[in-house]
Amino acid sequence: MPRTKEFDPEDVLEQAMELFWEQGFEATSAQDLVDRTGLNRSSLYNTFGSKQELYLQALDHYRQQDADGMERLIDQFDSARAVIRHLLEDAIPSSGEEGRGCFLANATVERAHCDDETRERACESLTRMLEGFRMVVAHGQEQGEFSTDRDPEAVAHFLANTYFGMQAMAKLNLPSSVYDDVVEGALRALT
Amino acid sequence: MPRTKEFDPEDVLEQAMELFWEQGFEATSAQDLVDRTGLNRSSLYNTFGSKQELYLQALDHYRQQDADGMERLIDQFDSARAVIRHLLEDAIPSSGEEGRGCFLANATVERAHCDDETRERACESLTRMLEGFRMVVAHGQEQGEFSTDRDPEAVAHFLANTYFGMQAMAKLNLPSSVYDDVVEGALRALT
DNA sequence: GCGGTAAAGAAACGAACGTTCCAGTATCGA
DNA sequence: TCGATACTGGAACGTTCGTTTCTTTACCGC
Repeated sequence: MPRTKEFDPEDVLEQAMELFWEQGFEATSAQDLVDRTGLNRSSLYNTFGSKQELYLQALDHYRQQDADGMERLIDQFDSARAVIRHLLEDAIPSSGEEGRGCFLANATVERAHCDDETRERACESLTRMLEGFRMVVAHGQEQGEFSTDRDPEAVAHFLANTYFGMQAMAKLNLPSSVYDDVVEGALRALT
Repeated sequence: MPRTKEFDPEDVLEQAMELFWEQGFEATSAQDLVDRTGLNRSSLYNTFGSKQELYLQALDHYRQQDADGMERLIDQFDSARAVIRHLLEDAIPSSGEEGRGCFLANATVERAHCDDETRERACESLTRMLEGFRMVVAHGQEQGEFSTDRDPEAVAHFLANTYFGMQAMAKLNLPSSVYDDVVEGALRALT
């Protein structure tokens, strides 16, 4: 029987994800991945196939975490307004970290137009995010928190757009008050 | 006296800008630029110095056009609300073109975190955009179009964020009704 | 038309790219 | 303990990267 792996593929995927997240696909070389993960080139290629496949797996890894985070946040509901506030505030870059935005948003901007596999994943995640927003908005309307004269799906489109915008703005290291203004502005559109 | 240039540097800059716009900095090679512009490598490097410098000049070229466009749009004012609607609708990808978004937004997401010169330019353009939005919002408040209980600068932050979000969403080839929903949502935050 | 100047053209630079290959090594059922 | 297996380590693949260098060509004041 074979020799046993000396690494945990899940750990490696996590490290690769962070590197692609920080640098993007094109700017990350195989050597960078070797250096960061500590794996040998052979092990990397045996395990993940190619740079492109590793990237997609890293992206899927991120999407999984991301979706889990959203679901958890929705579940600990107190009011629909509070949920949406928290979902958007999640996009505010914490003061310590440099602005790397959200991996999925980065991937969308860098690769969705030239790589079908990335675009499909981005669309799928967007659809999921829209569904989450739509549910929360509909719930808020039923509870009388929001006015009922707008289609929840349309509002979801608007909120997802706000989220994407914040991910782009996060790159510019703006004072956090700017993001607060954005969240306030978005919430105002719900009343 | 010297031989005369066989090309118009302005034309070449325009072509280089379109290529960087479509593909990004990292994914665009010197060979790509040679192929697209028709210039020889020597001429490219003699004229623009390096790939990085050419990129920055292309970005400046874009920023110039972009700022001009915004100024022109603001000048042909009929109402503040209409101006903001038009500014945001400018970000809706026209049905024919594939979603390349806005060059400045692309540059921000790809390079602002790792290239100071790009980030400075992105910040400067953002500042200019914010100033434009702020003026229009203040004007709209004075005219009674918008409620006066919000700081025009905070609203400008929100509107710029909406704009950036649309540029990211543009990559996903969504039905144009999605962008309409976004514009409607944003305008609603102004009342 | 001659000479100085800068453009164009083309080849080549070393370095880095993504990927492959192979010898060496550790594992575990038999 | 042996043999089959598959992971590791590292060199090497051919290609492409951004950039430089050098020769040739065209221009224009004199």
